[in-house]
Amino acid sequence: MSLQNTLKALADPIRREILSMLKNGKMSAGDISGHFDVTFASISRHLSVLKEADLIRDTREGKFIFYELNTSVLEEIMLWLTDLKGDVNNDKEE
Amino acid sequence: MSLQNTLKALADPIRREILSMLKNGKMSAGDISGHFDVTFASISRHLSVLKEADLIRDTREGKFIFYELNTSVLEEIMLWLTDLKGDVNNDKEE
DNA sequence: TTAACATTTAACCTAAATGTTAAATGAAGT
DNA sequence: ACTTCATTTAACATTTAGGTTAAATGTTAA
Repeated sequence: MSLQNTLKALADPIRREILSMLKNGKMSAGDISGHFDVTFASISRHLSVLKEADLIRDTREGKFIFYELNTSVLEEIMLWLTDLKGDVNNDKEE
Repeated sequence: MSLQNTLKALADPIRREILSMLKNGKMSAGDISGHFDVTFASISRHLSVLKEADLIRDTREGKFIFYELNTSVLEEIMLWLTDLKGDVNNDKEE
């Protein structure tokens, strides 16, 4: 939702790793969890943080819940960063 | 230094606000602090987090310590985000 | 060197984040 | 309906982050 949520979600290495894994396509919660050294439940919470930040979407397929990247919210961060960097090629400055 | 440090530093609204303020030029710690409703000491710690993340630089001038933006580390985040978004204009994919 | 000012550091407290285990949900197959 | 499998949620412990006040540091000027 907000930049705040998005940045907070990205400020955790496990969550970033999850996002990177999802670049290659959707994965089930179980598959995702298998890549980490923490419990299933812990990953599940990370997934819900990412979901609240709208960085991933989930779809149930039978017994499995698949997660996939949603990169649209990243635009907001990009814009904020660009603004911060002072990129002024949208209008003349001075 | 690391993406981790940078993102963690950006994941706090006060710290982001400080960075935005510094877009207009350098400011002393006191001036920065004056814009917020928390104590001086609290802002000082935020400044040190930003400094460790290399997002700001400080220079002492007499009694004052001035802070200024250092946006170069933002590149790293931009790259990471771009990669995550799957921007593939560097090579043809499929 | 003492005083005054700007800022940081230390010690401490509270709240939030992360991890664990165990119980709960939800779908599928028998 | 019962069992099994995939996943989430709850309850709790531990760690980390952010805030406060008070003491420490560093600079300037008397």
